[in-house]
Amino acid sequence: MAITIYDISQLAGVSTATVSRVLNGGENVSPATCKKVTDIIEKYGYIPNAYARGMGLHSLKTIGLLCADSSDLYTARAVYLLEQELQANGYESLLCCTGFNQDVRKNYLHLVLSKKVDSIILVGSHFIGTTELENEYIREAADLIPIMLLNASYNHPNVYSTLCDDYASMYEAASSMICSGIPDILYLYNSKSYSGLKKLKGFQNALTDNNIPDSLQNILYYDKSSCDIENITDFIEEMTTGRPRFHGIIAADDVLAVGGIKYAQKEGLRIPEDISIIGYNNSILTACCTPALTSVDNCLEALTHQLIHTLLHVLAGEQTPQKVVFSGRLIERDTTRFSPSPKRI
Amino acid sequence: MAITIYDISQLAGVSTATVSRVLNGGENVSPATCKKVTDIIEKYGYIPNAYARGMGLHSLKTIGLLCADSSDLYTARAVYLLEQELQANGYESLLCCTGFNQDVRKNYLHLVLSKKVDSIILVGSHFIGTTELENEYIREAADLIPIMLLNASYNHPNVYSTLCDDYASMYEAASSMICSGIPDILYLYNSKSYSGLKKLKGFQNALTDNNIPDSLQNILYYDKSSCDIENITDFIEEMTTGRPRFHGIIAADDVLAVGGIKYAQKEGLRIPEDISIIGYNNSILTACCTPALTSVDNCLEALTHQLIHTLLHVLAGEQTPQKVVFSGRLIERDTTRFSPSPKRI
DNA sequence: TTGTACGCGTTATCAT
DNA sequence: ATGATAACGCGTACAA
Repeated sequence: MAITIYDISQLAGVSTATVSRVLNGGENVSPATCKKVTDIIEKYGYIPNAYARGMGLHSLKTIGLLCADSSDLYTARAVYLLEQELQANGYESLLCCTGFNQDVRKNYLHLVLSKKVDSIILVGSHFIGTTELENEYIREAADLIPIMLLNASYNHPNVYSTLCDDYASMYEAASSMICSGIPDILYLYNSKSYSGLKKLKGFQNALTDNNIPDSLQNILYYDKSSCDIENITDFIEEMTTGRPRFHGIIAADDVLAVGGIKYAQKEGLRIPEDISIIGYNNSILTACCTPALTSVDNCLEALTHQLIHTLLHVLAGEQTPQKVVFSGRLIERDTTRFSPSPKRI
Repeated sequence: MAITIYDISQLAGVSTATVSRVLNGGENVSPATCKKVTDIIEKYGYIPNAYARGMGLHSLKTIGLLCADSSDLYTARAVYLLEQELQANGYESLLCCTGFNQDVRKNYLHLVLSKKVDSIILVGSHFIGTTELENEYIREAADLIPIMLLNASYNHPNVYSTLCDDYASMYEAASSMICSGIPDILYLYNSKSYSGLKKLKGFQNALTDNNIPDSLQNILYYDKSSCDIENITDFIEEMTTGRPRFHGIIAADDVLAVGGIKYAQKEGLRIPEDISIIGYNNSILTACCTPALTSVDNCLEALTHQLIHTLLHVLAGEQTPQKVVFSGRLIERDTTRFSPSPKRI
């Protein structure tokens, strides 16, 4: 059996209350008593039971971190940054990888709620569905504790959204490519989440606003989890053979874009002379591939920082905006050549 | 205030004991009562308090997951796989990213222990120091709960090690390169952890066993966190200019190896004709770079699976081996050309 | 400065 | 099948 505060109090010849005081900062305890108790605690390696502690208290200083797949490059970085920020502010993180099934999610949300977390951060926009019914579990959770959305948006009391304007970013990326004289662009995406659809819309609107004929629309949805780059390359090849050649690829994720690079190389196309490629997320992959990948930076660090900032305010009962939107920006590398002289169509 | 089991019992007109029974499987409760209680629970969205629950119980079904940096490609994957395996077995994960400071670690270990986790998994070999004093905190923790080591080894009661034989893997990788006719190899590493030193030793022994003269020894320690590939490239360039040319690079991590690829390309060297390159971890990066990177697969999936398997046995009080060692293997891709006809030196 | 006693929400043991 | 009640370990009024 583990050692308890009662054992310590006995050994030190004081009451449990005194031990408790020592444990919580040692206010109103004589230095002598404090030292005596501290020594005993040290000697017996006593560790207070956080659960008993949490019973009476209102906060356990723990935040639930829910994501679909923490091994995804973008998510992994987000989780890391969030955990670090939380840690720096005295909070612990309860990580749950829910996968993409909505029912599984609901269960996990309950599990996390039962642990009396102070808040839950949902990483990624997969968590928001398109119907009100799908989002019921979020509304329910929000009745109990603040729900923080990273890169998603949902309008409801006690739900706070921090996101990057993926629509605008993608619109800008596509416009840049079009303006550089490339109207025939292949768009690759693998997620129909809130953010995934925003990006798609941004791409499509850039085409229409630049008067690109529908016949040049070339949009490919890659259904599988985007881990295996060879599969992506094969997929592009399979879906585009026999169809008109395109001179640009824009992908909703860097991994897909790298698949595009590999495809181009397989086809013997020069990058960026014969084909331009843009990725999304500005991940480490952009520096790994050759040529280095132009990509949209969605300022993850700023997002996570702001999210925790908001969260701390909310937990402190202070007034905070419900929705904070950042702007992404295109980081030009070697798979495109837009600047310094963007050519008109 | 959150709704409690007491509120439910009042509303249902039964005792808390009955509600508790319904909550825990509904054994020895009449169907009618069971339904009545269940309905009330549903209606009011009651969620049991895991902390109060944990007070009486011995297990909270939570495992502490400690790593240095969960955004590291290898670690992220390990964390994901572990979390999934745990989840599948009814356990939750408490994630802590401790960084590399030993003191910070000690604190976090305490924090996690106070949450009454059933076990702690230490991801990566950074957690094991070279002196007995450094490892004291691990021995102390092991007195309370089983400590699981992923890719590290430490001989102590209640500490279980699951690892890949990095020494042998690296020895094999280096030998392959030497046997293919490349004796002048640059070795890149960025971690002096248990596993990091094993790899280094494997490399060095491969050299001596193959009678490579000391003058060809070329070992570079990259001190920074290996995130930025350009920095790595610059570092290699800086450290090797003016020194004799080498025809092979072996890196202790894929990221470093990609830095090597970029370096070679910058120098105008053909891969693998002019220079061969081998990475380590067989991560997604191997497929992103051009040419695709030959890398050592340290069978992370098998490791995590085995670790959880062992853990479940330990928690069930069954007999289990204290140390399980897997073998890695070299996955040949396009940055080397060893097979089918390995040339002799 | 220190100690006593109660409450936190749940489970388990005993009755009934 | 169900209810009453004692733990579980800690924080904290309140008292001394």
